[in-house]
Amino acid sequence: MGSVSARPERAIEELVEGQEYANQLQILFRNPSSSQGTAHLSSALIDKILRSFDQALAVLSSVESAEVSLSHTASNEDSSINSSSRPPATKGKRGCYKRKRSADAWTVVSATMEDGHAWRKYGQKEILSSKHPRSYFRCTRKYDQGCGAIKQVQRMEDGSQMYRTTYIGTHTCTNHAFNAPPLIITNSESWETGTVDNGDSEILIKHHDQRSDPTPKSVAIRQETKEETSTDVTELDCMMWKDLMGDGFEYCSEPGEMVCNVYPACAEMSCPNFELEFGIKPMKFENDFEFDDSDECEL
DNA sequence: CAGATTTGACCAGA
DNA sequence: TCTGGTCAAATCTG
Ligand SMILES: [Zn+2]
Repeated sequence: MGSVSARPERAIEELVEGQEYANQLQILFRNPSSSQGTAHLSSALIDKILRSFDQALAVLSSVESAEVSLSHTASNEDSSINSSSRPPATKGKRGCYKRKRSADAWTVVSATMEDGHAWRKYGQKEILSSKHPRSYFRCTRKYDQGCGAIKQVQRMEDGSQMYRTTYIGTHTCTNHAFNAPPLIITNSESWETGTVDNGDSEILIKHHDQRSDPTPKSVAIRQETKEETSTDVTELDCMMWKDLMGDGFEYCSEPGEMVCNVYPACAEMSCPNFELEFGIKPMKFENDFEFDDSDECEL
């Protein structure tokens, strides 16, 4: 009891990740459009693929034999181990650390941290470059539905209490689990409600770049039943959590590069490809969209 | 009591 | 080695 049971799903995650890298490598090889750095990227991808296999095998072998524990690697381990409280005797086994893969990452600068998804904080670090700590969140449905979306939030350093949120990965979870939730489409003007019978239909919203140009809505909504690629395309539903903040929305398409565009009212997230896929969920707001600052949110 | 934070330790990559 | 990302035990909260 209490011992960290080896998780075979971890191995599956690793294998899926390796498959993803292999797909990227395949794309890389089949598209000669990549101008430079292809060889280096390929090498990196191969390295990652091999690492994924290695991790998966390690996890699986750990499953097979409860604990082989080769930990002692020729280093004197007896240096007053009981320095601090060590509750469980077998505390060593700390699972493989899986680092984030920086695919599908985009950054949003907003006045609030809420984006309609349920996140679970799993870490916080002080960043040297900045004076505010950075918080790490993970989708609540990571273990329920295997959603691998994470985000990291950090307060912006320039005065205003804006939060820079970097989303990494897309949600594969469905908010209303099973049972075909009715999709409600909303217009930018007023929230129209259109119900789609098919539960497997997804709404794909494309918007051309709308910089400070006050183009009302140049969004083309098209729905298509997902019946195509079922291999690597993760069905995602970024959610349309209608922002109550009308004061503008800034976003940047790449983490690290800030091209702040101010959105009028209707856009909240943006994938780097100008293609957004929204699975809109029914969400309505009461009169007072006033978030209670239950915590000590000073200033 | 179950789920969410907190927080220090652990670990991977540059 | 330093820095940042993740884990997980302890703690908190409803
Ligand atoms: Zn999710």
